[in-house]
Amino acid sequence: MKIATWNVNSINARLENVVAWLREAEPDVVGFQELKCPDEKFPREAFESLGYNVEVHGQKSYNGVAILSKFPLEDVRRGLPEADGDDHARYLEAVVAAPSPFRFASLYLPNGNPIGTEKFAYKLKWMARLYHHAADLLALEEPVALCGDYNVIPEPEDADKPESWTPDALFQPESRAAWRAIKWLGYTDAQAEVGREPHGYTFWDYFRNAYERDHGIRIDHIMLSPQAADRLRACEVHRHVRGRDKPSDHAPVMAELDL
DNA sequence: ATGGTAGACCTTCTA
Repeated sequence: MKIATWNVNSINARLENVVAWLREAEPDVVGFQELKCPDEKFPREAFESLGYNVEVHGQKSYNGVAILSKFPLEDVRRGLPEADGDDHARYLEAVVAAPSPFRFASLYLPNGNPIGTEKFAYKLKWMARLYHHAADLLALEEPVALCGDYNVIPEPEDADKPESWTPDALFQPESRAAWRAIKWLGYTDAQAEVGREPHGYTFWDYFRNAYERDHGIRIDHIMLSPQAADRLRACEVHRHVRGRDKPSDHAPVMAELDL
């Protein structure tokens, strides 16, 4: 079972790139983030013709998450619990009805910049909501994969130039602690678990030739419940996709599970 | 100290 996550930075601007990657990587299940379109403008047919079942949680202009799956998607959840007026489309979850079923989420965590503003407070509040929901899912004792753009640089080695991220919301002690708290619940960081290669980054800014200079950060994560982590076989970043024409600023991350 | 690029979309916001 090949599962993947990719922040595509506009699904319609990226369609050609995305279809090409799907054809070569052939993930069974993939979560997309930053669709930047409402449900009705999501190019569903392009993916259905490749044999995918599709669930979308879109939004005009910003955010938006989707799940593509070769197996039926059931028990779909749109948005985290405790929304309390939060209308950003950042979380989509479903049960993948494969021979060995598992739960899969595509999540797009708030960026949170600049720090010291309501945006950073929103990031931390959203992370607290994710923490509670992640804990509830663990209690089911099922295979779960929480995949997406966490907008958190967990450790200094997850950045090419960590010092340049010191004032950034992605590298604040509070952001990193909240990410670790989710991990300490019992989730496994798939890429770290398989022994990530140095410079295993997933994002390179469009500015200043960041990709060519490998000024990247690792912020897209596949987090696995114990029942899923037990079956982890491989995890890698498809960094070459970032070097193509009209690329997203993120590269896909894909894990292989014995499921 | 702040601009660089990309995408959506209407002029500026988000990242």
